Amino acid sequence: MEGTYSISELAAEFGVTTRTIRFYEEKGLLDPRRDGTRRIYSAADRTKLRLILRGKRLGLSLEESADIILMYGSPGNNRKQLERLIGRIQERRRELERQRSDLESTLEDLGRAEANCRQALAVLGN
Amino acid sequence: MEGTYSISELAAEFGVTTRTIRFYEEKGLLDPRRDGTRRIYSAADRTKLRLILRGKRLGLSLEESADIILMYGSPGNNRKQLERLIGRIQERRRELERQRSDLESTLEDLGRAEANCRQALAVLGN
DNA sequence: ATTTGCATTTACGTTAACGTAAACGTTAGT
DNA sequence: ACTAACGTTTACGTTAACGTAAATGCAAAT
Repeated sequence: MEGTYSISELAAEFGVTTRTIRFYEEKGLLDPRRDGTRRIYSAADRTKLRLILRGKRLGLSLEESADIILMYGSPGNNRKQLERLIGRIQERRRELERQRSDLESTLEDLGRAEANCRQALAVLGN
Repeated sequence: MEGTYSISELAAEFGVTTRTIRFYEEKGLLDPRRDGTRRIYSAADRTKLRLILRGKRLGLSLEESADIILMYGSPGNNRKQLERLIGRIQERRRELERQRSDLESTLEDLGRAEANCRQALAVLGN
């Protein structure tokens, strides 16, 4: 069908196993509709999966990813809730910004390490 | 002593437990000298610990961190080895750069989410 | 009819990164 | 001498994120 995917299509596309995708569902991160017993994933489901895997590459736990994905979607309606949500978003951003700073440092360190290597190579006579 | 630390000093400074620090040693990431039975950490040990924890915030495994830390230190002497090391450094950098890109995307998403929230708040009448 | 290919559920196994507890040693203070 | 504050080793427990296997179903192709 148009804009729908089987579990193995998604697994192939994102380089994960079907077990992984079912596991995410078990944890409440996905909730595809069914055709009888088979899972059918929508474009929105696919996007969620992409976000989950992105979070994973960032070292987030599934729970954290679930949390963040929730923030994207539901603005909620209550003022109190909205303010709390903004607070949590800002907190997450601060953590991610720290992570970015860690990342930059590490990249610099690796750059220096590589330079040292090249230097050593040069000493050995190109 | 000057520039040396006890295990609990380091634990307090970095906000981890002594168990954690001993665990890192058990895994070969640290190797403090001893005063009898007690561990004494040098400035270099402390730096290593800082790098390990930085790696952790980036979502690296201890093994990956150990790997990277090794890259920082020993240029090695053999040409073949140097070239392989440069290759591995570049690979790590590529992964980190992908991570950075993931991070930027996530920060943008969170920024939009926050904007949506503020918008919703505004609609509710400041 | 049966093989092939994909799907399903259920359930036990595995690894990393520690937590937690037990039993003990050493040194400084009272 | 006793307690307190630190350290030690050994060992079993825990959680997250899946892997792996078993038993089964359904649907199209041979």
